Amino acid sequence: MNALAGQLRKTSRRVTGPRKAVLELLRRHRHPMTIKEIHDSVSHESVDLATVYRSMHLLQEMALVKKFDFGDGVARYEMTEEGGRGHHHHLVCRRCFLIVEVETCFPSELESGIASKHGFSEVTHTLEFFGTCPRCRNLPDPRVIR
Amino acid sequence: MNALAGQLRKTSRRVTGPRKAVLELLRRHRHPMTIKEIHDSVSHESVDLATVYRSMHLLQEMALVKKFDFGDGVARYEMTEEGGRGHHHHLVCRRCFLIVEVETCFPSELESGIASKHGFSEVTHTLEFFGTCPRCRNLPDPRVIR
DNA sequence: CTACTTGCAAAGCCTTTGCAGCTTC
DNA sequence: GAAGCTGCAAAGGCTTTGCAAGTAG
Repeated sequence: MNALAGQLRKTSRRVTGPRKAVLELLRRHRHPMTIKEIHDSVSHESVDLATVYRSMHLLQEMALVKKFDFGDGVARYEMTEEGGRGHHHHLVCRRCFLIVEVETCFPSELESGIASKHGFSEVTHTLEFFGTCPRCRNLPDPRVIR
Repeated sequence: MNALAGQLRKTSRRVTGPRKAVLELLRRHRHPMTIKEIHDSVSHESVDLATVYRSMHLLQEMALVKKFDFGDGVARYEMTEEGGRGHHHHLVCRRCFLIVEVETCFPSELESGIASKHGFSEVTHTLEFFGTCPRCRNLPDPRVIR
């Protein structure tokens, strides 16, 4: 939380209830969360939905939080390395969106090679795995149901 | 295009003008395209926007096309291996969304290891690189402008 | 002929924005 | 105090859907 305060002050922004609440929540809940989930979870502090959106943008800009898109049209956010989480990736079930954390990572030397080859700087990567989880595999084919 | 016709018939769906047009376009344009770009490009055939959306869903379901999200809230589509493109990834400029193709890929043995470890099947991955392209690096800092 | 598709227009959904009032520093 | 926030409500932008007319097989 000190990191939050420090970084906020550096850019002359305020440490407020909503911002602390969101970051605190993400620190506890160690999986990517949707805005809706975040909003519901901090609702006991009655934070407005718009404020959650604004907070996420800010935290993302401060690199304390990272945004994901798992293909269902809903953004998900998770704490970053700077925010305290180790670098990792996800294995996502295409059907039920169960999310499993994966430690295996893309070789960094390959990444820097790619960056320099194309003259890009500040290169990072997004690596997500998609598949069918054990539970959904045993479910009837959705095509049949329809 | 034969692949399209064949696969469509298998599921008792029709080979129509819009579907052929979209797939043909994606075959020519070898980069991820937004729905808007696709729609504009096939507009000389006066295809409705809704039809483009429906076609993309269908083509995606048939695995001829793959959907991407580069973080700007707009879906992009590109032909898949089945559709004729080799497996590859992208290096995307965070500022101007310039997209460069990258051949380097995540080691497949690592992928299968991840899949079996968690009991997932049909596992694929999404690997995208984000950075600042040479041209944008020389632009003034957007934070300052604002 | 029948089942599937398309256009058109209307809705849905997630996300952003304007503004007045309220807080943090 | 002044510069930043927040809540509320309205607007935006992308995507989906209902339905009648059109079309592929």
